[in-house]
Amino acid sequence: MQTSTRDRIVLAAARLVQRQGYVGTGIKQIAKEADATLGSVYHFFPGGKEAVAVAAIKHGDEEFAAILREALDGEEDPAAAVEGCARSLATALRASGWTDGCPVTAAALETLGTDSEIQRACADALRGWQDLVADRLLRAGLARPDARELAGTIISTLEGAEVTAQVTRSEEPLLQAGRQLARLVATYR
Amino acid sequence: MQTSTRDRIVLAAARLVQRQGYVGTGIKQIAKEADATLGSVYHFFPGGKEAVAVAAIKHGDEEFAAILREALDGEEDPAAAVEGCARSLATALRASGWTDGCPVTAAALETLGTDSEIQRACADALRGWQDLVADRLLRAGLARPDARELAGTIISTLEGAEVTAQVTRSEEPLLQAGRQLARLVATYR
DNA sequence: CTCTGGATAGAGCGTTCGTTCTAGATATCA
DNA sequence: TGATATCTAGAACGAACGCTCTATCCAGAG
Repeated sequence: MQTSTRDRIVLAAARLVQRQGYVGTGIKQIAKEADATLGSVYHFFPGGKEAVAVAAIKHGDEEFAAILREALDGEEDPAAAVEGCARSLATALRASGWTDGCPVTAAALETLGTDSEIQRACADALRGWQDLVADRLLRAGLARPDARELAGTIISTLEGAEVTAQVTRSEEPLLQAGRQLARLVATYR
Repeated sequence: MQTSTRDRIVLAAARLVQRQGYVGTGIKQIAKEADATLGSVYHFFPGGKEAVAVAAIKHGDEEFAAILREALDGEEDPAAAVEGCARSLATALRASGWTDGCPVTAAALETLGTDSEIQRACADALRGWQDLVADRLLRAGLARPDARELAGTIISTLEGAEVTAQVTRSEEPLLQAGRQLARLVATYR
């Protein structure tokens, strides 16, 4: 077998949660989409639906981080690098038919009150992405406090622009945000 | 009766959808929270759950717009006005125990594939808020294309920062975003 | 070969979902 | 008063939910 059953479950869950949210995704739907049975899902994830979702979110986290890393390292100038992130996200979003946005936003919002493991995974993802950007800005010579604050805003903006792009079914919000972020970064030299 | 049954239903639905999303909110829960019965809900909203949600989102839209309007008109300088928006949102978010964020994000993400009325209501809300900010920037003397692009980014950033603030249970992301947006706006004079 | 434990398979549990439906309460006007 | 429309009330339905449970399959160890 090329991909293990467990991996197929995580992959399918990641895609579904990303598109329909945590509550909107059924565990039977995950099983069907992964070409697995309910028994297999509960075998690999005795924690049930929440455990599957946590694994799915961590997978999405890593995927998103990979996109960011590649874009951030692809440009010499930090402003251009940030704009490249927005462009990468826009391209990926369009390619998916506007469905595969940020892998954590939906799940995070649905589980706000509940201090579940899902919340933690989402918070970890956000912090990790922010660190990625902050490191890049540090390497570009920004002061540490500036880098941290700017990185936080960059991630928030990308996050928000992604949602806007999904709702309006256009990559323009992301491209706009990229241009404005580049302009903002440029003010720090 | 002080508030009509219909209004209580819309209010309760708005709060619940804002906190738990569209899928995560049951129509019976809405009825209970609004001190109404299922019969009343279906009497006022023959369109069922979706119709209730649309009304709830439009209500949240107006509420959010009011916050923006007040903050935007509260400052002389446009940069300070935008930063004021972020501060207002931060205060309101903290006051709600980090639960009452943007009234459309969750619902919008959950209904992405479906070309439902909900999607349209969310898109309308986003566009309306963007227009509010763009008008304010125009009044401050910005060129029309600049105002539009900047306004889009501002709304996206506030949106994303709000989510980040909710997940991290801190107003810092919103305050950071406010400062950075002010800096960005200031580059346009 | 048998034995064993991980993996697969899905019927069925109790619950909740959105919706429908009928019946009763309340108000308005002839 | 009686007639009519509006609103309230909640039982009941089929479908789907997350999860439990037993049964079967099958590769590798002895």
